[in-house]
Amino acid sequence: MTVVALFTRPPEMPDPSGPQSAPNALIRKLERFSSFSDVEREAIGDLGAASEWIAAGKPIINAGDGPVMVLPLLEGVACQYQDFRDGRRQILSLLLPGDICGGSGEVSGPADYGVRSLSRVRIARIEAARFIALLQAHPAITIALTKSALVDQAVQRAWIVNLGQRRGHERIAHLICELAHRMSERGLLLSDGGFELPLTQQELGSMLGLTSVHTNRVLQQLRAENLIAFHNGVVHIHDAARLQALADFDAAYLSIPG
Amino acid sequence: MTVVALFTRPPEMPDPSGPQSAPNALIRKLERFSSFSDVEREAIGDLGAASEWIAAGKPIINAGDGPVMVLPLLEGVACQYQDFRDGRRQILSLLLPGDICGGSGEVSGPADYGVRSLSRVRIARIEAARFIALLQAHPAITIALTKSALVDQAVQRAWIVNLGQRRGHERIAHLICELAHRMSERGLLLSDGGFELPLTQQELGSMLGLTSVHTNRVLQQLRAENLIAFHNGVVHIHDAARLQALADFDAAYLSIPG
DNA sequence: CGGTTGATTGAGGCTGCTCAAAAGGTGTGG
DNA sequence: CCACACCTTTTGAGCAGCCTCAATCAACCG
Repeated sequence: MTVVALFTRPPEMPDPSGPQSAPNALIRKLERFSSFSDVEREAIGDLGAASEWIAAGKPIINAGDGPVMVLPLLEGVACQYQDFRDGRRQILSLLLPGDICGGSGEVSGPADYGVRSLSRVRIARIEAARFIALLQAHPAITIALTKSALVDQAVQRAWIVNLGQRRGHERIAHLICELAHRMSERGLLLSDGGFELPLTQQELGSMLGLTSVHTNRVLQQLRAENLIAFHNGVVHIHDAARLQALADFDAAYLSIPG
Repeated sequence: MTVVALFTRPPEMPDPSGPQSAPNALIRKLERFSSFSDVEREAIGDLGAASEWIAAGKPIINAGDGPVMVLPLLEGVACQYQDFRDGRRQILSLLLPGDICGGSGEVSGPADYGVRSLSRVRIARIEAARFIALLQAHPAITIALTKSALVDQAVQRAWIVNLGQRRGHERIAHLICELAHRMSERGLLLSDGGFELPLTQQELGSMLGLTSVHTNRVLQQLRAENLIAFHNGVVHIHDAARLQALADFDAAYLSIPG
């Protein structure tokens, strides 16, 4: 897969096959929600024509930014987060290729959150007006985006449940299950079934409301029980059934409700 | 205020002043986001013409329900929640008058959550088609609902942050601050500045990821520090400034971003 | 008055945090 | 190629927040 090479390529090297080479992640994601004509597929693909690469760890949206353009993530991984004055940070969502930075196409107001790249990332930058015109011209795209937004909201709810009701090891297990599904949906699994997750344990902890120290210990325990391994930014699931049972994971919420 | 009487009135008694008496909460909420013509105001008001009262503790939407009608809550308080097989429950959101049950006008798929009344509640039941027609006829209403949905999402994010990063007493403090603001916005404060919160400590705990036992102890502590009192379903804030400081609360996210 | 639900209290224990420091890894400059 | 700085991971010890189990109170209701 072209994805395998994506994160292992040195960040400073330009993409050897050019920005158009990767199948457009936005199309791949939206097609799960609505079927498109060739015209529509092309219209979506055109959005990614003008895209830029951003290095890992760079800001994409800063808290306080005014209304921004529509920013579909085409390659790489980013996160939405909120910082405290005292240094604590809560990661609010993980953005995978095909996701739109800053919620589902938000077109208003100063953001109360930030978005930054976790790996090298390719992002398109679309004028709101152009985006709206696209939606008006192609109802199928509007439908797909609406359904996509509903799934995004279901994911937010699942995070609330995860933080509110589960213990550390269950939280990690649930998050890994969720990501495995989302990665798989978009054809982002490695050939051995694992997937790239370019996070430090510190960052993983701040998605889950856990300390990096505790995250580390729980990961070791899960590894010892032969459930998962997380090493060098790659996750491997060794026993999916047991992992899902531990996490009380049900993938239904990640699919189209209707 | 008419609200004072609302929860203290015996559930089986019909509203003495009739369903049309209360100023329409939906209008009051949406006007915060967009200004309406008289025609629009009337159109929104008409939605509530056919409304029904539901007793406290009754289901409004059940997990698994297919696409439902649009259900604006006109009076009373309800909650959106998700249950575990083992009895744990996470409350996902509190619905106040003017809020729409089941997210922001969702029109699709089997719900992965339930909604139930926490007090006696008045709800309108609107055909999706009629609702959509309303939006198409009145762009100002569409704008208001869109902005409202953005605020709802900001609230969801705030809950994630609350659960992920704050301790028990901070969580409670933050939730109380949020609710005080939302109640105040809609003119639901009692004459003494308090507000009705028809929750058991058990339910409060399952919004905050805390045990009812622990919730109880933290409430007592907050009461002892003269910050808040929560008794008989009524919250009183005794020291708003100190409470907000404790909660690290900033009301900006509850306003219109833009 | 007995039944039921919710609030309160106590004792004891596990989960997860804090503080600290050591161990690995990686990129930089001499 | 090594020394050094920096970041992440790992480990240890001690403690606190929060939970579990259990029982008592208080209020309401038929």
